[in-house]
Amino acid sequence: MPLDDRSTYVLKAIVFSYIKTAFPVGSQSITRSFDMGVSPATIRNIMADLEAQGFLMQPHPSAGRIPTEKGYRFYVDHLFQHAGLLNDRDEMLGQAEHLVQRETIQALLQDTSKLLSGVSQYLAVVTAPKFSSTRIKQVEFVRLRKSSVMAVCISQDGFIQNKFFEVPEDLSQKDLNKIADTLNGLYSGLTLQEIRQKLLKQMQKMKDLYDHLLHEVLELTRRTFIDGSPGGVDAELYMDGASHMLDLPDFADFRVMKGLLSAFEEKEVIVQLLDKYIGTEGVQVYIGSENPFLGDHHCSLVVSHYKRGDQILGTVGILGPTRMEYSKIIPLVDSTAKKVSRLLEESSMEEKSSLGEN
Amino acid sequence: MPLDDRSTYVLKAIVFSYIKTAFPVGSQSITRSFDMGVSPATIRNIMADLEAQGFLMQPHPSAGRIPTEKGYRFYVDHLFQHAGLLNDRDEMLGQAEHLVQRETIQALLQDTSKLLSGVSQYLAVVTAPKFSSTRIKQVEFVRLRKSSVMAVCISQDGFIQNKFFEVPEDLSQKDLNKIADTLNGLYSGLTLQEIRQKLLKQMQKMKDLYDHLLHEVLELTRRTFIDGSPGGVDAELYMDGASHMLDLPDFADFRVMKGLLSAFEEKEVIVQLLDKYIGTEGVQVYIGSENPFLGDHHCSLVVSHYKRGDQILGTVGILGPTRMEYSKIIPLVDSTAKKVSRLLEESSMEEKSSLGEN
DNA sequence: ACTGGCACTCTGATTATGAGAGTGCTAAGA
DNA sequence: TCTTAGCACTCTCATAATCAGAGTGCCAGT
Repeated sequence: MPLDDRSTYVLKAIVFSYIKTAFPVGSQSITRSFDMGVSPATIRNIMADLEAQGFLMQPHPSAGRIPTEKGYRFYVDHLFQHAGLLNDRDEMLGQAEHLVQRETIQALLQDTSKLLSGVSQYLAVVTAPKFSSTRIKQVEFVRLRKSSVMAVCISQDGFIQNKFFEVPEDLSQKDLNKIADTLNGLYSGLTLQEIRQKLLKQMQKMKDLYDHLLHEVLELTRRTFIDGSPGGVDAELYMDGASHMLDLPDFADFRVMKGLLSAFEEKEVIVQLLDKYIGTEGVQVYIGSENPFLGDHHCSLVVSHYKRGDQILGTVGILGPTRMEYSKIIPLVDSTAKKVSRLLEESSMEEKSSLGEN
Repeated sequence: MPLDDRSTYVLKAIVFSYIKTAFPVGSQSITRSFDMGVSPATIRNIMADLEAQGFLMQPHPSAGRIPTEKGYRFYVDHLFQHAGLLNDRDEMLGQAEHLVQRETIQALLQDTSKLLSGVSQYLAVVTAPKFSSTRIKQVEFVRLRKSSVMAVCISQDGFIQNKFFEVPEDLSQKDLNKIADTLNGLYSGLTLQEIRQKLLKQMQKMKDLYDHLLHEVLELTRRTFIDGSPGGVDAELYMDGASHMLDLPDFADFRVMKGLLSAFEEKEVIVQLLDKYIGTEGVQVYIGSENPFLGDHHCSLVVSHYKRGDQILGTVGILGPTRMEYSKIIPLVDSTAKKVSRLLEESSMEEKSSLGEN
């Protein structure tokens, strides 16, 4: 059964109030704060109903109500209906505009993470583009020592990755430069996918015909782009603001706090968490046990993606307690993701015009 | 007045016991644990003396004693005299041997930090070599866009840094390669200091004589090595194990914990702290308010340095509560620093033999 | 110089108490 | 039928009270 208008309002008022104060909300405090023209007793009846339907719960028999995860979910889903309950979100909306162009995408993402955590006072998480999904702009090889080579791969988004490998035969830096030159001519502008395909075809064709340089090019291409992921970890993660979490009453329990902090040190867990939801458009909100990790740590996650053109590159998000200020955070994450996308777009415009002039 | 033998023993026993249990130590518990052939009353007298001399204090009038910072200092300074009090350190000593050769010094240092924090259960801090003090092995330039260039600098220790800058005139990747080639011929194997000197001399000489390539070489050299520090931050920091600190009763106070965590997020504070004591040989221990930062956060710091030849490259250390297990941590930090130095030494041997064969 | 004994002090845990907040229920009113 | 006022009930949280335990300092005796 869908909720009638008044119940909806009461539920949202309770969630709103609990998010603000972290105290269980009683019937009286609602009539005081949201003058609805009804008495506390009426509110009590409504609250009893809402509890029966699983939107609210009581931490102990004679306390006020607090939202359940289902309650938060409803609140978030109907967030932008009663404008009166979220008049304070504008203050954050403009913050994303402070982001500016940087030399590399890594630097930009680091700024983004710092900004998000500073503004939100929660934990910010930002992932770098999966290297495998970006377009390669250029590769350079650097000879480290005998038969040990480093490849520096630069994507069109200004994403830089190093990869190390051994080569069977010793190559001088001159050789490497020549190889890089040829390689760039062949593969620049393609994605890993495309490179892989092209490479396979070319290797087929060249199998018998022996050309030393081309052989090396193909071999190093394979080493650089196909064998494993460049640099070991494919997805880098930027995280800031963990210390803010200590201020929240939600994590007053030491064990919870401890678990959370340990999890933050294992960045891979977080990367997995974020990767899981890549691919969907716009801002998304995951509340508590809608995801096992979040549930275990009494957390919620608000994420969006930044992209170039229509290709999703990475994730921008905020992780906070279930009792998070969704009404502020959702617009913040949204505007930030868009701003990052716009900056990337602009830098790639600049790129193109520069290529034109060249 | 110097302490007599028995007082010394009692003091060390108290520190030892307090480090183990975190409870104030009473006279009786000493006679029980360290059968010294005297009664608690005697111990009490000795303790009263030690307190008068500032080695001990009572958290409240009728509790046992806990060490003051002066007490810890004495304990650490005389740590290796009564072997009986530190029979348990061997278990950690071997751990540093698990470190192995990695492709870059960065990767090795990251391993080191993880190992230290894992073994010690405190916070590990490791700084990368100051780029300015290492020998340059090779530089490559990569054209990012019109008049925007990235320099990849590789030091002889396998330390890699990127630096970005604008150049007034557009240079193709071919130009850049040629420039890099010449530059490497001129400056490879020198430190920043040496490069700076050589560069100044050369610029003087070439002032009138106009050679385009050489001009570019000198200009890019200046940009790469002289203007500011490469990559912005000169000293990178690796830090692991912050969550372990939550387990310690020493940080049960929320404000202390919070302050500490915030400090950890501002890595620069920590870098400064570590840099301050660079230059001294061997393991060093800084206890509490011997340094303002440590004092503020009830912490101590055990550091040593790793080097190549006789040049100090960076710092390896452990930060923990003043009530830290010095007897285990000091040997651990010592052996780790030595192991890292050895690994670097070996890799530079390999280097040389490879150069010889080339 | 050391020790046993004793009075004294302070903490920390446990228990008791009471105000406050909130509920559910019932019965009366619109 | 929906709403409301009133009331008894329950539970928490803060404060106070009590008490065992641990430790000290000091004194007198060995």
